[in-house]
Amino acid sequence: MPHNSAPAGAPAFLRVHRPSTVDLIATELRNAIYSGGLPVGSPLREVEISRQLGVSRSPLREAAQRLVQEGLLTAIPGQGLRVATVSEDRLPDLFEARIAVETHAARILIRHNDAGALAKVTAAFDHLTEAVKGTDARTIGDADLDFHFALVEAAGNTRLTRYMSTLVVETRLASFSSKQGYVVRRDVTPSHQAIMAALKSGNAEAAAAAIAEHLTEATARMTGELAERGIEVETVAGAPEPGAVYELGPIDHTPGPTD
Amino acid sequence: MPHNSAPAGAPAFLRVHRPSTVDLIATELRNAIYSGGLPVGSPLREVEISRQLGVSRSPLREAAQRLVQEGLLTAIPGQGLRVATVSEDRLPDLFEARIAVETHAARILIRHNDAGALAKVTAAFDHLTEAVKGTDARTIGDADLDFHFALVEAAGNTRLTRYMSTLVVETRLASFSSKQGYVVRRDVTPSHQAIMAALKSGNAEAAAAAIAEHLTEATARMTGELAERGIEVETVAGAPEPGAVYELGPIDHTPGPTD
DNA sequence: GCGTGTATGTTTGTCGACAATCCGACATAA
DNA sequence: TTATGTCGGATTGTCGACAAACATACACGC
Repeated sequence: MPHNSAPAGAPAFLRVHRPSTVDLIATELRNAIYSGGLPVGSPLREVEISRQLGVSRSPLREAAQRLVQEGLLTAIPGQGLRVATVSEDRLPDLFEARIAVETHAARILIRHNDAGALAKVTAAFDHLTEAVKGTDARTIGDADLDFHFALVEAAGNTRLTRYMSTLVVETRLASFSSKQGYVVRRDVTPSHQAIMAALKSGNAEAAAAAIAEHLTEATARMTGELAERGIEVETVAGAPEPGAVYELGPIDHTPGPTD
Repeated sequence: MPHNSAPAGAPAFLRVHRPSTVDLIATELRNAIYSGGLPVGSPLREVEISRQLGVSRSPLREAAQRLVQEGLLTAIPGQGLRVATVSEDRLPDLFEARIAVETHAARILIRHNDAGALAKVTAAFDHLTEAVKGTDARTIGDADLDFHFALVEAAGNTRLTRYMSTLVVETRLASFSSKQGYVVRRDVTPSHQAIMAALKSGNAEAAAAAIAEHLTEATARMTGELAERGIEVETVAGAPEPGAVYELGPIDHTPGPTD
């Protein structure tokens, strides 16, 4: 990729950023939750997981506290940590937060009028339309969440992006927690098309309205209100059955040679 | 206070919630940062602070990781943890996130049309109008942030409330990080009056606009753009000088008799 | 049979200690 | 004088171990 041309007067070097062991473990845990490797509600066996990651319990526990702060893990004193469950009655809370973040991200995106940023959203949208042609619910679900995340990321706000990265995992947790199993609509595109159209036309209010409607409808559908209204859904083996082996890749936290 | 009448069919007992040691330490650290007991940019001496809290380094480090996730602490490998600094160029990012959270909270609040919730916001507003009569900048600043937090809390969304509790501390950090020192406007009320009026009238868009304008103006002021435009400010000794003794109350994490 | 009480195994929560790393001061050389 | 190299002190990052608490299963009594 081409080097970014640094603006004149800017420092020649950016501050080096070396991820710590806790960083690596935290992302590993997030990925495990997102992928279902750590099933919803399952306890976090510290000795077992720390051995899988090739680290001690201390950095694992420190990393886990980050997910506790995010709400992805719940801690009960004396009982340890469990993967959070997003029950049906808490779905409105989750999606209302998504509406807050995503609608404002859309407003920012339109205000900035950055063609490059919008292009990335368009790319995610194209990827989604491609995914819905298939039948794999997981692929569709991933593309759906990727699109929504790309939208927020395009706004360029670090905090909203951080919020959204958590909300994405929480949404996935909600799908896993659902009694219906992991289901997705096959006609996800129409709502998204409305969002994209509003984004491209630069109509902030229309975009916000489309996003709010889309997410409100998603809430209603997941709470089962629209379960019998003939919306075509595709189920897939979502969360692995309890007792499955959690595969967590080993973490490399050795300093190692830099050359 | 009167007992809440539980709805019929609801479980008679709520799940008991016992705060863990890490919880206590985390809130203690947050308070220390908010109050300035831990100055901006100061390193977090683990042995020193853990002894002040009466705990070992392990639970302290775990609690600190929660603040890292919040962005209140920054971690540099091999260099430990430092209290985050919110430099001027990052102020727009912070306040844009506040706009996202607070405007949507206002929309929710108006949509719910809950008189009791609105009353709490009004109480916080009254407390603010009372505080601006005095000359203590810290008191005014506290009341200001309390009002904004009360607004979000009144919306009843757990996630937005959690976001806001962090944003409040980050805003305080920004004030501490400011080269101007800790300053507040003395005429904070007019903007807030506009917000309150819109909230009471039930005009969601007007409330959102008032909040956005208020926060945008606050951003401009803190970045120094309005420094010379004659806005009356009051300074106060904000952050304690470096080298001050961080007073952190000891934490009680002993199980203790339950009777 | 149902409920209570007890015992056991496992897991968590906390601690102290070790090694690696980093910062600062000092000395040295160009 | 400026820059480089070296040394020492201090702090972090990680580990293993201990004690307390919890969950499960089983036995006992009503």
